Amino acid sequence: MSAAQVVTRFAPSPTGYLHIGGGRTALFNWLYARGRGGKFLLRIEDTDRERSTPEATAAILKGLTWLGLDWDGEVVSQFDRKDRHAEVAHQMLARGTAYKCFSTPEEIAAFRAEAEARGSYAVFQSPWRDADPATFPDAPFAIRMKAPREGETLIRDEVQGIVTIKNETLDDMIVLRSDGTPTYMLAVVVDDHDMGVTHVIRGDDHLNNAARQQMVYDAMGWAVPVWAHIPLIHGPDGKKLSKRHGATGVEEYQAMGYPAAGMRNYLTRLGWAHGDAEIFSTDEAKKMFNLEGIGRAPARLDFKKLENTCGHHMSMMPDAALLHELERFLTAAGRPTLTGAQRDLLSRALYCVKDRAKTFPELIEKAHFALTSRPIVADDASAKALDAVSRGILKSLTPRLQNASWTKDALEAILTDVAAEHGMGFGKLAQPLRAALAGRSATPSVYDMMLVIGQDETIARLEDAAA
RNA sequence: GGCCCGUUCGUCUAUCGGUUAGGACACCUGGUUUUCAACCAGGUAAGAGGGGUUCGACUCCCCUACGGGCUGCCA
Repeated sequence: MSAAQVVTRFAPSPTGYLHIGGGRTALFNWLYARGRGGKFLLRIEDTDRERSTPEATAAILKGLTWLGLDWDGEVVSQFDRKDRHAEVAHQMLARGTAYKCFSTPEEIAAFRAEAEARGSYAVFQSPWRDADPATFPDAPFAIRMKAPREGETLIRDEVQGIVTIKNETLDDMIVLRSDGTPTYMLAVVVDDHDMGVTHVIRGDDHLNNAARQQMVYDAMGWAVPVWAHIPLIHGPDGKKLSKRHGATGVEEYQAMGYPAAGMRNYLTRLGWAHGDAEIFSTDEAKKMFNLEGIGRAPARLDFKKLENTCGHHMSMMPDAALLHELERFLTAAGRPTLTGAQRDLLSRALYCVKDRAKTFPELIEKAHFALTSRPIVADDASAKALDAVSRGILKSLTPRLQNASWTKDALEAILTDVAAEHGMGFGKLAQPLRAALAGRSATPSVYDMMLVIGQDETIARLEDAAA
């Protein structure tokens, strides 16, 4: 690995499904690395044993996989590295950049309660910071970082610019708990360093943390990575995205039937721009994506635009890939899978339905004529078109179809002819045909439907409807 | 409370001191049409408020308002 190689990572906590915001963070990291021949690593921050679950880890991996974000190497478990974290904490102790703190959680809580009662909000300053080791009690201790108390720490952030934080506002954070386990602030730095992470792209809720983490890098003499703190995603009302906004997990978007490519495109454009580029492939996104294009303000989720973007990708997708993803959608959504016959017919029908759909449920609805089988049950809207007059016309149509050559031109000639004979426009004839062939009022072109299902099936369906 | 970040059409955004402030989604009007989707033409719509700096500010600085984040022996 060359020193110049870009290494990014996504480091979620396994406490639930993959949040849509986390999905976008992962996407940004992935695009940045993949567009530069770099590596994209995955680390599960499972040091909080109370809240971490294997199910959540599995859900996150599943969400990333659906989004098409592949990672390099093995997934790193932060918890598995706890010995290494403790080792670094003790190195800091040896270097004098950290110290043993014997203050108990109760004492600290009391200090905070008292400060709050006074209306002040001073940070906790451990009395053990400069204590004489001879006075150390025989008791459990936490290891605290000896953070500078004066001056300021500068974060050079690719998105936020230069952020200055006064050191006096930061306390001596604990790096190793009194039970010997590492805290997040220590673990994240040690892991990022050991994994060779060069660019930390994450939510801006970590912006303040970056200052404290940078102190750890400095304390260990390690190179500080490039920081890029991106704004969070908000709900349509501008408030922090929460359950009451509806879908917050990427798995929910899969179940709603959005194609992953469209999801990637939409998420890439959410909070990032490159001139007027709107619709682009993932390969194009990899080439274009950069840190300069990331906005500083939180972006709101807009389902209308998501759908529009997905519609473009739906029609751009090759049939084979579309069919494959459709089947995965059916499984994810808990819908019945396709029979062999349905799959054959659907793959023949895709060319005339994929331009008309934005999501998989829409695609399925538009392709209903190919997925259903006789007898065709007309829904309420289309049934209205099957009145006595229409049925008579359909009846008179079938003999002429018996002898037709089954091409679009020939069918068009016959149908326009029949419409003319009855003194009606073709549109008037198309509605009962839709009802007979698909049982729906919104369908692909009647010619396309006839070509897809074939001559025998077409005639059979018309005879059923005319009966 | 303190500290940090943010604020351009309804939404996503372009603009990196000089533009009739551009594009996309959505919406409205007209056209096309075989329903839906799409497509074509056009339209409505924005620099939070107030001070500066400057010949000139959306752009730089300050204040206010609003939104968000951090302020844990959570991550």
